[in-house]
Amino acid sequence: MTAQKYLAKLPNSMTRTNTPINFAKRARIIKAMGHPSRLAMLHALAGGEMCVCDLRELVGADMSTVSKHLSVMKKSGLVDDRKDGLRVYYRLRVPCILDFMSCVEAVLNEGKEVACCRRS
Amino acid sequence: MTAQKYLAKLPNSMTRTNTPINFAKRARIIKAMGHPSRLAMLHALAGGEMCVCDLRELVGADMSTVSKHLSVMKKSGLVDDRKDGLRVYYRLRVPCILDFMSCVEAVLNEGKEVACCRRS
DNA sequence: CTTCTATTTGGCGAAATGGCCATGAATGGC
DNA sequence: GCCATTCATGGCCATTTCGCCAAATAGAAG
Repeated sequence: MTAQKYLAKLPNSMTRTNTPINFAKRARIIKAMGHPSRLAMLHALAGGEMCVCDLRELVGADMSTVSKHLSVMKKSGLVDDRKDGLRVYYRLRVPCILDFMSCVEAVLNEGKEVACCRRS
Repeated sequence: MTAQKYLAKLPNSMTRTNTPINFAKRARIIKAMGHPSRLAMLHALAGGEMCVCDLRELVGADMSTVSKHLSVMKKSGLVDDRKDGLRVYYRLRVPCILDFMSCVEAVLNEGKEVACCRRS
């Protein structure tokens, strides 16, 4: 199938005014997940909100480094924060992003999926 | 909850010999998805394998650029290729990665999920 | 008000990434 | 054999990312 034929087959919801999905916005979100420290923090946040200091010792990096990572994830919409006294607590904004991990593991395990995918 | 307490609560399957999940390998895969052109190609490949030339006109970039993008995705395990005559056909290796997109859209739509997530 | 403590921000250098061009390799047609 | 086509690779340059340090901000505690 050629690219044109493929695009022609897409439903209208996929092609808003001939701009076939906003891949740039999606990529920005996914890119914000694509870093070992950020991934570890997202994973930890699945258990509930954590302050920057806890996340800092989780990844073992400089506080400023962690703060910048969190800033990237906040700007992309992955996490949200809340200030309480001196501390800032971060939490997952859309927890379903972690459901993706079993599929990522499947990529690592050469296609053997675990329990996440609708396609056989 | 402190980071130590969090890690202590993780099941053994999550912490292979005190190395709590290989976030680096996971990040590599996710990073390979975090680019508009690569995302568009993955989306297109959901409809079946495509040759580089088709993917090239899909993203409208130089052939060498597309080839390098595909190389990144192949090295990370996202896609696989097959040579047939002059052409090289790429295909998704683990299609479930695309199930993730409805959740990514949820991040864009400020938390309003579509139909992908197990958590309410 | 001063002094902690937690976090963010700016800046810097090193490294990685992205995109184009030119080149090289492999295949098919003549 | 020669030439065209498809794709991959290496080089180059601009941009981005990453991690640390230092400085700035903000709240708590004295």
